[in-house]
Amino acid sequence: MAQRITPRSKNYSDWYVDIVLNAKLADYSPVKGTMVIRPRGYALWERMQSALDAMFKATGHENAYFPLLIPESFLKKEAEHVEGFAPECAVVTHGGGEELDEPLVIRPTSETIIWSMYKKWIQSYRDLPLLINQWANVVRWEKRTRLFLRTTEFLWQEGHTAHATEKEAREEALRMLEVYRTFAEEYMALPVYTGVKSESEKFAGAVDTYAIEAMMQDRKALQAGTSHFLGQNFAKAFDVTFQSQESTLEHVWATSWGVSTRLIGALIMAHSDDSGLVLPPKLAPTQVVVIPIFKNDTKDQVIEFTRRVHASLGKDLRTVIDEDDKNSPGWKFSEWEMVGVPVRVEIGPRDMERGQAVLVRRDTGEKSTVPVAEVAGRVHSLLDEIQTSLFRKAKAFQTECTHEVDTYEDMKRVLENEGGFVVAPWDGSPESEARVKEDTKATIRVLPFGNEEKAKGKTCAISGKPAKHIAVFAKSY
RNA sequence: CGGGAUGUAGCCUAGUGGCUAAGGCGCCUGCUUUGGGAGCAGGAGAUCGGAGGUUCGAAUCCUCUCAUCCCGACCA
Repeated sequence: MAQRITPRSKNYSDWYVDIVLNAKLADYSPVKGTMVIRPRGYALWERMQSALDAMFKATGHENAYFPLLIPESFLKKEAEHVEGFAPECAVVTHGGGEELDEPLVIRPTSETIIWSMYKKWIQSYRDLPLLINQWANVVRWEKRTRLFLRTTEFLWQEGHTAHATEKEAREEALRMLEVYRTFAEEYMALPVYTGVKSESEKFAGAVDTYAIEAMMQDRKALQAGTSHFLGQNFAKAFDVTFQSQESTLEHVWATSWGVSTRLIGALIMAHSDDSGLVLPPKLAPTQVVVIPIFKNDTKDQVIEFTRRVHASLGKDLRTVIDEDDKNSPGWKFSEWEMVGVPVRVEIGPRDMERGQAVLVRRDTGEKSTVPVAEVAGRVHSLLDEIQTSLFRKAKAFQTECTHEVDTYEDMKRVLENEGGFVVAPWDGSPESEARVKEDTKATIRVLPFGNEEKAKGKTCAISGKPAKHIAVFAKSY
């Protein structure tokens, strides 16, 4: 048998690419840095979309759609924003066979075009808050790409909200960060650290960037979602004002927040193994596969029996039955493991005689034999167990990968040898932050909420000066 | 954009100047099979990434070019 997936222990990058290609989640497309999301990958995205979209709606947001093309001049209106994004913008210079008067930028993000519209839509405090989300594609010209994790074009959602007060906008940014944390933990079974980004890591144009950071199996961190408090930066750049209840003219306060198809990469790298994908049941496009095992003389009876068991699972689960008679059962087992279906139900002639079925967990490989009458109930509880168990396992790994250190020697040693998150006192200076990056390639992933209190009386692990923060460092994607 | 590597059938690989480019996987047809990636027989599928050059003769040597992957600098 040919090994189709490079073991993680041999080469983690190859393993990741093998999983994506062999599980048919995506494929390389002709333009460098772009990829095709194949049906199995897109189905995962659809699962994520529907869960997130419901959460956005539940917090009062509405969906809309803004255009792909943005006048170049819009981007230049916010100084930091243009500085941050100009190098990675794709620009359209020709259209209709003629050179355009003004080049058009393909959106790397939509703040500018959205705020140009918000100027038209907002006059009074009665128009606020304005809570809009869009599901869209964006383009950022990346030099180094990786399937799902970093591609030139990707899919995401971007929420853009406008508020009357700073307090309300900050609350919104934190509320959406919490939505992302909940989604990551409850749906993706992925524990995350939350907090605020350092000055050098924050979004171009934001006052504060909040993020969720997850740990991958190779002990590198991955930013899985961001939420920005934009202050009045864009309101001022686009002159968006409203008349308050007290009749004063004020600039609007803003947030934006997003997660992308990168989450699919996070999901793969968090849970999968050398046999293929491992998916949390809540997001798995197919939750249960039923495989009849038959010989020629028993084929009809076994299939008939298997169909009844399959039907007994009910309509609330996403299930398939694999009746193909060309491939052997062993082949099917491997194939469905590759795809990451959480529970497999095997039914052969012996099971039929005894009125039972064999259930197999994808995450642990554990097999159990269950009377057919109990299959539906047992499958439901197994799916719950798998969801919980994946999270627990990932949580234990996150804990194991988190090291608190006080000295620079320890910091370098841990980052070099063990990887993972390093939690250390930091003086808050860009110099110390830069030194760590220079020496270890690690960056500050997040400054946890409330870290300033804990930093009191401590000294910076890098400079030895009084610490202002307790920072979480890691090498990252 | 620097450093490294690789381009031969859908995929993986052999072939380092000489006959009609070889094998495995996959694919198609038929039969036989089916409890962890089955077996037999037959079959289709390649102008060897592209262009130019050297040579009686090039997948193989030279020049240029394109693409992809890996490692760095930049980023969700």
